[in-house]
Amino acid sequence: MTSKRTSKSGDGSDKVGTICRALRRAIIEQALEPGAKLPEDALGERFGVSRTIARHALGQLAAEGLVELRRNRIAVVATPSWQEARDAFDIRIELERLVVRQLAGRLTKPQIAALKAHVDAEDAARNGPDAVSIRLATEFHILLAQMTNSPILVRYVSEVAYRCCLTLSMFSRPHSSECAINEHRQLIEALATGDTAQVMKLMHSHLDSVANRALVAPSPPRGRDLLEILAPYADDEDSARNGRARAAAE
Amino acid sequence: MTSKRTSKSGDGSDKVGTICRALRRAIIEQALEPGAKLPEDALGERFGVSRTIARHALGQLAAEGLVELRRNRIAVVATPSWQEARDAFDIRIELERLVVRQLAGRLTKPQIAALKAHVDAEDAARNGPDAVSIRLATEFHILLAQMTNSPILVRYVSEVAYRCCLTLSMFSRPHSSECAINEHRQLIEALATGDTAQVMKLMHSHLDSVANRALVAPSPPRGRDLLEILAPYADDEDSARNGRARAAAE
DNA sequence: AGCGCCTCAATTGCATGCACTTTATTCCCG
DNA sequence: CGGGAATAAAGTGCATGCAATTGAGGCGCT
Repeated sequence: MTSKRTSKSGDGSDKVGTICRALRRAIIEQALEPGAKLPEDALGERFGVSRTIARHALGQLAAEGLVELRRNRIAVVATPSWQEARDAFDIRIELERLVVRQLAGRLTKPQIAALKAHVDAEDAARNGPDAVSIRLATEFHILLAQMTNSPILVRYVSEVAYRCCLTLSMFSRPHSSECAINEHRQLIEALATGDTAQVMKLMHSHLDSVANRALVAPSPPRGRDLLEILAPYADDEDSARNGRARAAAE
Repeated sequence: MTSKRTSKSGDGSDKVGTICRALRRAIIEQALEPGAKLPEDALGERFGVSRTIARHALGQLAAEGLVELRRNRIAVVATPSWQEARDAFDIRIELERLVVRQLAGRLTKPQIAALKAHVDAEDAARNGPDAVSIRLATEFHILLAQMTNSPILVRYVSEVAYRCCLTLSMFSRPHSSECAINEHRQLIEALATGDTAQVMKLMHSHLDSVANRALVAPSPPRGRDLLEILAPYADDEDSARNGRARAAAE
C-alpha cells in the first residue's frame, strides 16, 4: 500500500529536481543570461539547501548542456557557439519529425484540446514579456513530445528544445512570435487530420524557419564579453563554421 | 586503500567520469546485467572514492538512462521495457541518418582509414566473447558520430547507442554479428563514395535490421528474475506495447 | 503452518568541514 | 605612475558524520 506516513513537510523532497527546474526556467527566460555565474553556495543558500545538492543539480544541468562546468571554476550558464546552435536545430528537426510522425492521426480529443489550450495561452502571452512567449513556444513542443508516451523521446526533445531556446537568447533579435503561433495551429490541424507526410513537412519547415529567423549570421549581435566577441575570430585549431568533417585522429 | 592517493598528475581530476566510463562499459558488456544493484558505498570502495563521488556518477548515468535511481533505494542497472527499446531504436535511426548525411562525401582519408581499422578490429574480435563484439559494433557508430565534430550529436548518438546496447543484452539471443560487420563495411564504402541518399538508406536498413534481429518479440527469451519474466504480463495500467498516444491529461 | 507486527541492520539523503585551486587585492619596486 | 609578485578572499573537490528511510528476519498471534 501507499505507506505515505510521516511526511514531515510535504515538500516532496525532490530538491535536486526542484533546483534543476527553477534553473532551467530561469535560463530559458533569460533571467540568467549565457555566461552568468552559478556559484554552488549562492545557489544552495537561495534554495535553502547545502552545496552538495546545488552541486548535484549543476551536474545534471551540465549533462543536459545548459550549464558549463569547468574544473575548479564557477559553473556558468552555457554559451553555445553558432555552429552548436545549428547542430542543435538539425537534431531537433529530426527528433520532432519523429514526434509528429508517431502522433499524426493518433491524437485523442482531449489531447487536441490541450494543445489548442496551450496555443491560446501562447496567444494570450503575446503582448507580455518576450521571454515568456519564447518559453511557451518551447513548452508547446515539449507537450507534443509528451503525448508520444515515449520517455526517451520526451527527454531528448526537451533537452534539445531547451538548448535551442538558450541559443535563441544569444543570437536572436527582439523576436516575433506571432508567425510561430500560427504555425503551431497549423500543426495541430494537420495532426488531427492525420496526414503524416504533411505534418512532418510542416514541422520541418516550422523549425527551419524558426532557426533561420533566429540564427541569422555568425556575427554575434549581442556580445556581452570581449572574449565572446572575439570567439568567432579565434579559430584556435579546428574551425567550427567550416569543414565539419576534418580532424579525425583523436 | 590500496590505490593511489592524491595523485595530482595524470588522472587526478575526472573521478566521476572514470567511474561513469567503467560502469558504462561494464553495463554494455553485460558484466552488470540489467537490474543489478549498485550500492553507493560498494562503488565508492571499488573505485577508491567516497560515496559522494559514486553518488554523483550514478546521477550522471541515471541522466543517460543507463541506471535507475529510486528514492531511498539502491540504484540498479536500467531494465528498459520492450517498448522503450523500440523507441530508442527509432530515435537512433533518425540520429544516425543525420550523422551519415553530414558525413557523406566529406570524410578525409585518415578518417576512412580509422573506420576501416575499427571494422577490422570488429572482425578480429568476431570469435571472441559476444559482449566484446557488441561493444565494438556500438563503438563503430560512436566513432562515426565523433567525425561530425558536433558535440551534441556525439552525445545523443552515444547515449542512445548505449541504451540500445543495453536492451540488446535483455532481449537478444546469442547474436550473430558477421552481417553487421559487412554492413559496416558497406557503410564506409558508401560514405567514401559520397552518395548521400544511398548512405542514409544503408544506415537506416542496417539499424532496422539490427533492431529487428534483436527485438524479436515481447516474450523475454532470457528471464533472469521472476519479476522480469512476469513484467510483460503485469500490465499495471497503461500497457506499453499498444495504444501509444493515449493518456493525455497530465 | 500461515499471517501480520516489530525490531534491527543496511543504505540512502544531506550538511558540514577541511584541503586545494583559482581569482581578486595589495603592496613593493622600477 | 605602472607592472608584477605576494597575499587574502572566494570557491570548488572531496570525505565524513549523522538522521531518516527501507528491507529482512524473527516473534507472537490466530
